[in-house]
Amino acid sequence: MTEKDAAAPSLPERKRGSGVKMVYDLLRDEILDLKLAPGSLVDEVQLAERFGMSRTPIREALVRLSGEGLIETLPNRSTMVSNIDFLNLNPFFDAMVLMYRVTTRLAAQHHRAEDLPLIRAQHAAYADAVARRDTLAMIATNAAFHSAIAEAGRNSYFTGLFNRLLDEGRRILRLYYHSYDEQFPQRFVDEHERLIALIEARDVDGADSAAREHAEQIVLQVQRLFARKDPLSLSL
Amino acid sequence: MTEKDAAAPSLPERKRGSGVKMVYDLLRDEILDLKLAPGSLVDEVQLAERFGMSRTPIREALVRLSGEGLIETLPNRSTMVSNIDFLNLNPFFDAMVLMYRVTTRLAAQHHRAEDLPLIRAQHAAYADAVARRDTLAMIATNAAFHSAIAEAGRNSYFTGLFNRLLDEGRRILRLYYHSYDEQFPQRFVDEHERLIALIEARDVDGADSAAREHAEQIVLQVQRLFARKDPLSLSL
DNA sequence: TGCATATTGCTTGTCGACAAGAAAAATACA
DNA sequence: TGTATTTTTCTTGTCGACAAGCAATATGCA
Repeated sequence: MTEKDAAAPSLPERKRGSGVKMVYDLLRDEILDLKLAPGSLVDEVQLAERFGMSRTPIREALVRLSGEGLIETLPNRSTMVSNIDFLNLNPFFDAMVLMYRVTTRLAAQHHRAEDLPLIRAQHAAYADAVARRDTLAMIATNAAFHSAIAEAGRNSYFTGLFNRLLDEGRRILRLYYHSYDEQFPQRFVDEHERLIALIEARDVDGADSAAREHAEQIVLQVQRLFARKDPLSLSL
Repeated sequence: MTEKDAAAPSLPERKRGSGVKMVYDLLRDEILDLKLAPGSLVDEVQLAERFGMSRTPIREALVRLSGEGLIETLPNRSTMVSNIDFLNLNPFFDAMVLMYRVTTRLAAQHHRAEDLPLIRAQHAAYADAVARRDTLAMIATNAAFHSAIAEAGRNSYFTGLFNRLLDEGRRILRLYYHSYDEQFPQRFVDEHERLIALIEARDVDGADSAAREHAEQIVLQVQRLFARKDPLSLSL
């Protein structure tokens, strides 16, 4: 009784069409921050009660999430948060490094004047998170920083894949820092500054190789955690 | 009256959960084959009547398609088949060429014995379509051929993006061959054979550069077509 | 006790109906 | 006649209810 009253008493009315987005955003964040454990079950009725709406908008949000691979649905049975495939991290790393390179390279090539302030803002937010040693904020702002660079590259196909990879990376990093309780090195802040400088100077190849080093550095750190079999490289 | 009776009299009962997939698959094919014109409106009620089911499964299929960018939905208004952005084809071409390269390269690296027969089968289907001068079949089997190669590369992130690009490519090629009524050159069949040989020989760099030439060749052909149209619409 | 079958419970899949929002059409007014 | 306003229409967004499928439990029987 108290539950239902406390659930959504302040927002008895919401705008038409906003329900789906609200559920989608919140669920997405909870999944990426590992507040919802991979493999944990998701119940439509429970969510409907929690958000004070019917199952229909919940369902639509779940279908959306399932389309992005964040949840999996067993037909006629249950729905669960997607597991992280720790045994097959190599394809993830390969894709990550390549997208780091391509998006940064394209940013150096195609960025406009108005893009740099946005990138710098994300960089500042990241540096601030590092200074505050706020792990969750570090993970989120790091992803936002690289996403901003990718936007400046103006290739929606690459930004689409890259954002998906960054999402999955959030889950992995969250696990990484949860178990080891380290901070992102200050070194990454410097590397980010270097990336910005190369982009601004429109040094395409320089931005490419700097991004590559940066990405491989991160991958190496995570790899050190999850032992890996064979290294591989892609020449562009 | 006749409509409703003729719509689905033979299938009064369908399995639970199959409705969404049926609508999704069929709508997707119709969009990719341009049977549904880009920009054309999609009405939920109409579809519900056409398939003899309620709006709910239709809606889910539409949400899925929207997640893949094949349809766009105007809030509270209408739903329409996504337009092809002819003015911004370059990002598409860039992504296409890179994915051609990466997937072929990875296939040369990671393919297993059982992959080659599947690739050869798609190649044969494509060669057959070329021989029969069946344009629609050429477009579809060409995409299936490269998708099979990508599968052998075993990187789901790349295959995911690549398949999306191939889908969009189907729409563009469909338009290309519809307006000019040409056939794929026999040359492509030979190039496909060369790709297979390089993959089988595990010649990673060879496969990479062959895929690059192959992709750039196709891009060039399509670009030559649209280059003539663009100058007129510069002002917009 | 051990196994096959029926029952129950829980979750998802589908339905029909109603309300909201926006465009188009109709009306009123200057 | 032209513009502002209202009404209508059309489509989507949300709801509550019911049915189907599956798993677990309970029951029957040797």
